[in-house]
Amino acid sequence: MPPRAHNPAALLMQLAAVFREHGFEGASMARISAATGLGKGSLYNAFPGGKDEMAVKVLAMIDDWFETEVFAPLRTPETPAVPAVRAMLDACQGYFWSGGRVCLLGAFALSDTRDRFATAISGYFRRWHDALTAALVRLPLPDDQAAALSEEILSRIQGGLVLARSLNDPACFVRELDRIRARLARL
Amino acid sequence: MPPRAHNPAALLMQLAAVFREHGFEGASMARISAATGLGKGSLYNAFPGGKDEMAVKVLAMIDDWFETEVFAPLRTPETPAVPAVRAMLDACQGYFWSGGRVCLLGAFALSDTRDRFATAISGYFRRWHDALTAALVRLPLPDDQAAALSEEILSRIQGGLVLARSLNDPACFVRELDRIRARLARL
DNA sequence: GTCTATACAGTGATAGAC
DNA sequence: GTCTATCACTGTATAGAC
Repeated sequence: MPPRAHNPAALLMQLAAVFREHGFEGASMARISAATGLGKGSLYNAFPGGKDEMAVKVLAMIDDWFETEVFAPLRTPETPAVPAVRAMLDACQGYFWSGGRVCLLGAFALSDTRDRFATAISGYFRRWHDALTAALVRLPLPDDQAAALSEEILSRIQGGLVLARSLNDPACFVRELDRIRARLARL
Repeated sequence: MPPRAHNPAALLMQLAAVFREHGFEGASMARISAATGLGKGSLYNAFPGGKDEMAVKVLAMIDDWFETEVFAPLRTPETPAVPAVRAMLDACQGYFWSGGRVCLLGAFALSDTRDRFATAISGYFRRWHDALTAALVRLPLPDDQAAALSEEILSRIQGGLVLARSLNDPACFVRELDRIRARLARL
């Protein structure tokens, strides 16, 4: 029922929404068709590989967004560490709708869909972890401590999203982000 | 192909394994039949409510285990706070197979299965949070700080599991638990 | 209780008209 | 490009024999 999106980027956004809402297996072609306003024929014309190709392209779009908006800034040597990490947290708060939205990569990771998209999922989190570690090294912090803190922060972000969904309380996620911010301020 | 389990508890354990491995939607009756060695007829005889009833009973079994092994000890006023929380972390490390196993409640929470089992999921995490908060209050810690730290620890546990699955590196989860233990020692 | 056979809706995917 | 019709298949669930 939403207006049909002729441009590919908007179409991918709609697909991402369906995958986030229903998961990979739950996102049937019928639901996708209804959500995009496109018939199955049109969908298979746009994505000859079917659902798999849709998911791959959606994950790639998300990855691209984080790469340019989150990872790259973290790696920029000119940006001081603390503002860089704070910008990352702000970006996450915005992207995940203050806890009202799930991380599709994380959700896929917990399902049996993981194996199918294993490289996309692990690559996303590995590059996030590396970029965040690089920023923390500029605090300065020893390599091992930076890597450990980076892992902790990623865990807390993902866990905050899990908890927010579980308790049906998005504010959970924002509180966790705030605690990370406070922790950062104490470093 | 595993030997068929005549006793209900063992059957539920097998069902839990299938749900953990494939998710709710991915756990088809065919797979469940193969994993338990029971025909569909037998399964519907044991669970007239079908898959829904299976999942409800599995979630209840998991909830029971945590209630007696984790939540109740945390609430016991006689147990000092730090040993109580350490015992909880050890229990989690064992239960989740050092990161090789997923939290079924958390996995369901991130999928569209959440709505169907919302009360079971939110109840589980709420009681976990309350019990952990109760333990932290005995540190002693002010109520609000205890609640915040409790929320943080739960986030880190769940996030550690997500990260471990995402990176295909179970050690991720153990490292996060170790960091929580270190944090606890500094309190 | 356990099985086999079956009903029937829904799945992903394809073909072909327009 | 978009649609409709249709494919073969799998999904859950049920019925009934043993």
